[in-house]
Amino acid sequence: MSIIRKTKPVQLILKQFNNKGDAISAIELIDKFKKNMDKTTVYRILDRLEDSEILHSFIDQDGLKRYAKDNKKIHSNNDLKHHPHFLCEDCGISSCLPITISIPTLPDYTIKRAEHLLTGICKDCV
Amino acid sequence: MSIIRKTKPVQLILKQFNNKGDAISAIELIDKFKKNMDKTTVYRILDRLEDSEILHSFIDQDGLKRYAKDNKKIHSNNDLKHHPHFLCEDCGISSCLPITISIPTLPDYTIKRAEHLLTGICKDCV
DNA sequence: AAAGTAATGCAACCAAATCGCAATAATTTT
DNA sequence: AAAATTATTGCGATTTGGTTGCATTACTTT
Repeated sequence: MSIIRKTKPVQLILKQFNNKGDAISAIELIDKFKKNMDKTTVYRILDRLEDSEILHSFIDQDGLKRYAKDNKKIHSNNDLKHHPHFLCEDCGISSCLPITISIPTLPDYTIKRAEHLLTGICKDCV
Repeated sequence: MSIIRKTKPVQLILKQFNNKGDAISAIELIDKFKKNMDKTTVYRILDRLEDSEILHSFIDQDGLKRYAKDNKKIHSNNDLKHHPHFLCEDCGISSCLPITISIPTLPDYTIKRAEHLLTGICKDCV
């Protein structure tokens, strides 16, 4: 993996993920930084941050890739990353849930990765 | 909901889902039936079949919507559809898993829907 | 068989994402 | 601290998955 240079665009994007623990999509960042950088740059920075394991990603219900800060506390066990995400139907906010989901063992399948996407209503929208 | 007419395109697509229990994406069907029907038709038939609850869908790791036959045995409990899907990294096949995944209750969130996507290696690719 | 209506094909369109490449800005070397 | 090196950016063009409007076609119903 290559070194990530601390350019202005990179710092701007990183700051977004430092503020809250929300999962943000590329288009949201493209829109937010339309005056600061090109959309290609946004996509490439997100790619690099994911490669370097600073961010991780998941696909939401709309098929959009969402990125969030890779909070190590969530990945408790080494064998399987049981990593649940939540998406609010109302306000659209999405976040990582600090819980663990257990999957029964399956004889015919070797599970390497699990992605759990929960949709519903968050505390602020009830 | 409207009635679904048994046109040739509809029958062709339905046959695909009768053969195996695999989850198929629109592009796969568009490619397979490029001589038989227009891509718009494929998208619209899939939409209708989902509306009529003959098929159900989920978003895979590539952000592609995949459709599978709506096997009622899988939806055991009424309250939450804990519906796990499996996607093989090797052969790309994807299928519905007949297991139930339990989610801990969360005070701050009302979960209405849960989508579980497991990726790994299937029995045929080990 | 005629009327009514759902479904299809086609062309145009749209949004998300990617690619090639020259220009630019961080690093590293001297 | 300037030069050399190499990562990164911006821009335009392109690709891909998916949608829309509308005239035509083909199921159903009577």
